[in-house]
Amino acid sequence: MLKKLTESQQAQIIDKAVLEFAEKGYKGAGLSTIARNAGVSVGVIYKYYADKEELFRACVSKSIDYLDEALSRAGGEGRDLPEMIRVLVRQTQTACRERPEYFRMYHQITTSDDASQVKQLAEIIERPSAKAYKDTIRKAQKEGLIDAELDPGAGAFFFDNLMMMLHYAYSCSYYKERMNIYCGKRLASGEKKLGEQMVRFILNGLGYKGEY
Amino acid sequence: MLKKLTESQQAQIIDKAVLEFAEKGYKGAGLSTIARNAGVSVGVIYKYYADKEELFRACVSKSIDYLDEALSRAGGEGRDLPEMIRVLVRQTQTACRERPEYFRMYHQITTSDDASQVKQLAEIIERPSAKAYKDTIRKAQKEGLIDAELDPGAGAFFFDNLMMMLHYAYSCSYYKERMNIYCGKRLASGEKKLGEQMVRFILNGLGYKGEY
Amino acid sequence: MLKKLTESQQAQIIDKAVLEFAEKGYKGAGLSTIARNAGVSVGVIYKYYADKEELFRACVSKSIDYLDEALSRAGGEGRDLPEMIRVLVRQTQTACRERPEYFRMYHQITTSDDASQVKQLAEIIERPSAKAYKDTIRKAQKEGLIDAELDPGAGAFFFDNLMMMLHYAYSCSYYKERMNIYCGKRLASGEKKLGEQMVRFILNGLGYKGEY
Amino acid sequence: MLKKLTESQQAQIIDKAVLEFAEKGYKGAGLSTIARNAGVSVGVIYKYYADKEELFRACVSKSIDYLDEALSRAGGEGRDLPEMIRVLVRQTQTACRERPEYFRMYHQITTSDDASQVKQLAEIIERPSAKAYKDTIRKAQKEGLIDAELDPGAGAFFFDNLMMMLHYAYSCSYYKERMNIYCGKRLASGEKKLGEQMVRFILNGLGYKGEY
DNA sequence: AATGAATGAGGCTTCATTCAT
DNA sequence: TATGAATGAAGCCTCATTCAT
Repeated sequence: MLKKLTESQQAQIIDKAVLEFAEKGYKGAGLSTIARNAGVSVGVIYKYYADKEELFRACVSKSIDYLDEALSRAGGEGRDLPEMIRVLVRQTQTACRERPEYFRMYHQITTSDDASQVKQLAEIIERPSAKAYKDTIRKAQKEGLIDAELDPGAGAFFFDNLMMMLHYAYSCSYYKERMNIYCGKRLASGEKKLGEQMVRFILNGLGYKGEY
Repeated sequence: MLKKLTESQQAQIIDKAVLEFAEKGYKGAGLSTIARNAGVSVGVIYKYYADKEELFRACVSKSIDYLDEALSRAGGEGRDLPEMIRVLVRQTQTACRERPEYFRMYHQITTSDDASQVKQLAEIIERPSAKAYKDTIRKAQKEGLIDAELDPGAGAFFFDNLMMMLHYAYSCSYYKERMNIYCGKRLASGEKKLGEQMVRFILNGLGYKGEY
Repeated sequence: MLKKLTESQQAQIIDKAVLEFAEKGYKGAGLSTIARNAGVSVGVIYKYYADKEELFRACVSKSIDYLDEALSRAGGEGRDLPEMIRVLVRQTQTACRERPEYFRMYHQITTSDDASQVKQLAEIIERPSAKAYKDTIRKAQKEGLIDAELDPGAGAFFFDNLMMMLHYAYSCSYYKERMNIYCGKRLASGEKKLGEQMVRFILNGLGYKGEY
Repeated sequence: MLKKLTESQQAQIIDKAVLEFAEKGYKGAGLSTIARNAGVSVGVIYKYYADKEELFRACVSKSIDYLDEALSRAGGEGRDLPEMIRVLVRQTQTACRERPEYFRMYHQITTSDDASQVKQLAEIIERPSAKAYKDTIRKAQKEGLIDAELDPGAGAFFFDNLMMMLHYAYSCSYYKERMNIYCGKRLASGEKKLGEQMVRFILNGLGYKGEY
């Protein structure tokens, strides 16, 4: 008898698809591999997703959700700036260790060059954190805590750029190797030490005047 | 037309191949598209390159050469730290405007997950600038110009991370859109202003104590 | 039509492949032709055979099996020498009429020049009948029935050579035409008469002293 | 300066083409390989032969000429039957040792299945020797030297069949291996001994009554 | 007249998608 | 409703043939 896919099986499809897309890219990923790894048939994937493209989009969504969730776990309310940044960095390191595939997915997403897709995706993924970071910077500037001449948007941009590269360094082979080359294996593999260095660099970069 | 391929045609092959690989990735790129765009036949590509893989490697080499050259054009000898960074940032902006495809290629390269490939490529591409940046930071630290507690490797890493994301922001659609979201169109499209903000952020990040 | 391939369709693949390989050789044979003739899609062939090479080997196996079977149908136990030879000749004629393609396959196989392949194939195909023929000759020699000075191996060789050429004469266009030229259409197309002539020639060749 | 091809170069083309066709078959042979081995350019081959097909036909002709010549060297006039056959066998062995490629070509020719080609070729190649052998047999029958009930055509056919297989055994890997399996290495590699066995088998086959 | 690089049709193979069971 | 074998378009690559030099 042919039972409906359990929720767990449905989740498996996405999970394994994310792994496959993250590892091999859109073109390189194979539907039959995904199906095999998910323990379902190829055909049933088409019951849930119109085609490869749509499955990929679902994986993108899932990845974004995870990224958001990881970010929101970093919370941030009611703490001071150094603590906020410290938590974000730590959280990034933890999330990357646990689910590198989602960050690799992000890397894959950004290779797309379909104009409208790109715009829409960037809007969804980047807007919220862009706003949050900008607001935080503006507030800190008003409080005289950081460099007043820094454009809040630019500041948020540089900050997130550093976070993004940290993601890659912990998720993608190439960037991992690159981190080793730059920092040396010792520092690169000691998450804590490197994280502190990064927090320091960011706070300095923002012109933070307080203690930390 | 059965004339021998002119040098310009040979260059076209690589040029169009870089564009194709940069846009669609290794798997997605089509030899027939490359041939058509380069104005040559499919077959002739195989006179110059054993197979798709080798053509790709040639594109990688070409891209690396361009990146190196762009970097070396930034030169840097005999100038002070702020000036060096300023020139590097400017140079990056110019190079990206002129040849975004080479930076997109870099982005593609980094999606590869072939362990040995990755190691070798990273070594070639990253080692030289890693060393240069680290040396510069160490020297500046000895001269008491920048934060003494910053690990030189980490500092170089963060600095290059920012440069890398700048490359992407100027070369890849997604990162371009992302820059717009973070910085707003006005700032994002004004290269000079954004560049200055970035120089400032970096110098602050390094704990630079001088004037600039 | 997306039904699972019936056994008959699977058989068709091999059958049509044998025909194609037998007619055009390994290089000349086209997978798409085979697929079309077998009434299946190109792709499905790769579900059953890893590649062209493997399909060819399957055809070779099939052909060898048929040849063996045809030979074993000739049986031969408990009969006297003339009868044995007569049956073998008749059986050859019948088998060639029914399935000329298998004998054409044999002809194709023997054009290969891959040393190890050749050795292995010859071993499989020739060894058994070589042994059988040699044993029969030795026995007949002991019984004083045939020329004692004939080397049993050489005798078996000449005998099988004549059989082989009979195969070709009935299976391959060129050898068929050649038979016509040598024997004249009348004799060539009268299987029985020619068969008897051949039995006579062989028995004489072996120096058979009995009646027949 | 571009000199006309010397006669030796023209000969080289055919020689190397024969080698290539003999080794790899019509489809497998490569024009550029032939050109390279012959020390000429690909293009010039098309000045002498309209296409691959025509070059192949020229190779066929050349091979036939060689075969004829080899046969005629065996001469045969004014000798008795045993001597004639003995010389033919010896001559075959010598020719195969010296120029196996021509006999491999013959084997290749016979794989063709183009009806009109086949007919024409067989006519050219087989008719003369068919006639010669038949005449000889008829004459011998009239002289009461051999089996009167043997159809002269059939006799000539069986005789030539044995000769043909001897050609193959000395020229093509597969048949060589097969000969080893049947006769054992010792006998197979001793040309003289095997030749004598074959002469004996043939004379017996023809029902020759004289001494030899 | 010879050269040999360029051409491009055609072959093998892959894999997203379909659909009979 | 899930299955997974079948489909066939599309991609990489080869090589007979052409033609500017």
